[in-house]
Amino acid sequence: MARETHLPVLFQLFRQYGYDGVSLSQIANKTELGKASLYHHFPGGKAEMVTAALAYRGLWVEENVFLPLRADRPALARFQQMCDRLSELYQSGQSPCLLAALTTGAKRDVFQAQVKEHLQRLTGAIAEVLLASGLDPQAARQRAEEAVVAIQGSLILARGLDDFTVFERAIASVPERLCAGLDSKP
Amino acid sequence: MARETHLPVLFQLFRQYGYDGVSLSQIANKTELGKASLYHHFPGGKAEMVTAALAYRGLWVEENVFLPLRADRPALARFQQMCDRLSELYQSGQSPCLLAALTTGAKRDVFQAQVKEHLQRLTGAIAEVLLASGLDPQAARQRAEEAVVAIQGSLILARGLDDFTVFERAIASVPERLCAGLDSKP
DNA sequence: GTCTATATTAAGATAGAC
DNA sequence: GTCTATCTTAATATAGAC
Repeated sequence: MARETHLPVLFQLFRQYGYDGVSLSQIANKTELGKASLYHHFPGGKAEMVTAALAYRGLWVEENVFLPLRADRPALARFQQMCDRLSELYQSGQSPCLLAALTTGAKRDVFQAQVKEHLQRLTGAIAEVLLASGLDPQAARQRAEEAVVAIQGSLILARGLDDFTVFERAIASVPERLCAGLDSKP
Repeated sequence: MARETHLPVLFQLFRQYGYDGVSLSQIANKTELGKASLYHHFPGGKAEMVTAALAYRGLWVEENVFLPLRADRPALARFQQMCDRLSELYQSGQSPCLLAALTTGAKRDVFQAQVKEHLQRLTGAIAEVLLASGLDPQAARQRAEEAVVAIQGSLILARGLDDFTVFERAIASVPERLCAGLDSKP
């Protein structure tokens, strides 16, 4: 099996349990590979598997979130699509964010830079739409930040309360909050 | 040394690294105790240490957050005090939330109920103030939820972006958001 | 590309002396 | 209440055959 076949498995495992919460035996089970085979595909061990999972996520987000965000449509519609895709990514709040999972744990520093870049790309992509819609740079950045805060926070709370409607409510309010007071046709 | 002496250490360790990210050797180092001594104080091992850390946090929040929240003052002032204390708890965004840290990891299920209760107490305490200020139960609950979402989300984002001003901005906006459109003297 | 077998280290946990 | 010493298991990782 090719290396890419196993990326979804790695992604799911690490987002759910974090770096320290996943063992190689667990990965071997889920991928149906021996440990040695895992090291063939990922010579750098667990750390390289996480990096691969991050890259896999990055690609998915690029295609499914950033691309629609640059489409030639009203800002509100673009944000609605973004939220649809993010709901898919997070499975309506039932699956945690890999980025958030990697902000904790013993090896946090190893992934800090990668996590930061992913988060910056998301806030940046949102802010760009707002900028093109006439918002000044600071307000655009601030609003984008608030949207990401709402998404991340609702994921945490949904999980902690074991009530996924928290995420659904939060994500549903994001598009209109982002567009509040905007000229409707950018 | 008495058991309580070491609770702050446990609290700090687990909030920062999560359950799986902390080893007994690490705890032994930070507490300056041998492993065997740790088991004297916490016969249930690491899981019991986490429960003790949760209880320690619960007591702190009860005294420093919930008590002021029930004071005989305007709602806005009470929320401002709440946010001051939460800023203290999270060290202006530099220290993660123990509850959030425990929503991930291999042993998540073990602490699920405790985390849920802590989160419910917080949203409940906030909602009660809003209720007494004339908001209907559903709106009160919804606003309280949004406040906790903002706090948790900004903690994640601050850590991921390595920019603690994200938390400071978010927490600063919480009191007024909670009180928006309220009769000012409840 | 995958396997069995194994090396090595560290983990969580306990026994029993002081 | 704390220690040293030790047990047991599981972790990451590698060697080398197929």
